[in-house]
Amino acid sequence: MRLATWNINSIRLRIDLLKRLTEEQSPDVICLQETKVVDDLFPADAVKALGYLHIAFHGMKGYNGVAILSRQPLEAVESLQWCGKQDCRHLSAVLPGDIELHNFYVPAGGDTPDPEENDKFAHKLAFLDEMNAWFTANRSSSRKMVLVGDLNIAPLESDVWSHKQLLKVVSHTPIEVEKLTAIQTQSDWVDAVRQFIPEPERLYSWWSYRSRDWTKGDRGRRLDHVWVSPPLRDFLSGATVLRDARSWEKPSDHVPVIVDINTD
DNA sequence: ATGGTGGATGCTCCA
Repeated sequence: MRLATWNINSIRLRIDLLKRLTEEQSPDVICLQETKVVDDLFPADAVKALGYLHIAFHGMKGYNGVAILSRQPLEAVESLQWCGKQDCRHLSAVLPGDIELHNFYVPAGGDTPDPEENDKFAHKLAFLDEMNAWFTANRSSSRKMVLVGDLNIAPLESDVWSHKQLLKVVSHTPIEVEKLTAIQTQSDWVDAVRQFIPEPERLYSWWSYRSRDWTKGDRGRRLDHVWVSPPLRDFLSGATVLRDARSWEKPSDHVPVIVDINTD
């Protein structure tokens, strides 16, 4: 099974880029974030025409929004609420092979890395704490689980272009990294991508729009992740970060992250 | 220290 996760930054604007992803990489399952469309206007027919007949989506007007596109049936589709908000940041489903998939769009957290001053950063930290509590309560060591999404945190030093210069920049501050790592360790998640592209190789999935030339200085961050539970670890067979997608016409600021898992 | 760009929306928010 080939699984992709991608912050597409508007599915309606980039439906042709989604088509390109499917043609070039042929994923079986695609998890999207920032679809930026209410459910009534989700381009379901266009997605089905690409071969993804089983679709789950949970969106709102203007912001956020997540979707799971699958060639195979999805079961037990569910969207959980986080921090008491209805803001469309999570969607889960069970894939063939009894694999429980969770797709997340973690709050970006605003500009100021101080929860006292910045409500968005406080929201991000609370969201991470809730994720930790939820998985601690709902995991089981034998369950095949996959967690993907735009987690809006680059946890490792080699996940950013400059560890030192980003220590006070939201996405790489110690408190965020600590909370994300706590989720990972307390619920036994395996970073699927780093199994194949280990530290200290630099690896990014996002480059800001706020630069004339995103390749200049290669100032990226790895904000998009694929984690698996221990029962799937030995079945991982590859991982790719589709860096080239940042050069596609009218690109998202994030590129797809792809993981292959042997299932039979 | 600042502003840089892009998307959805509608006289501005979010990333």
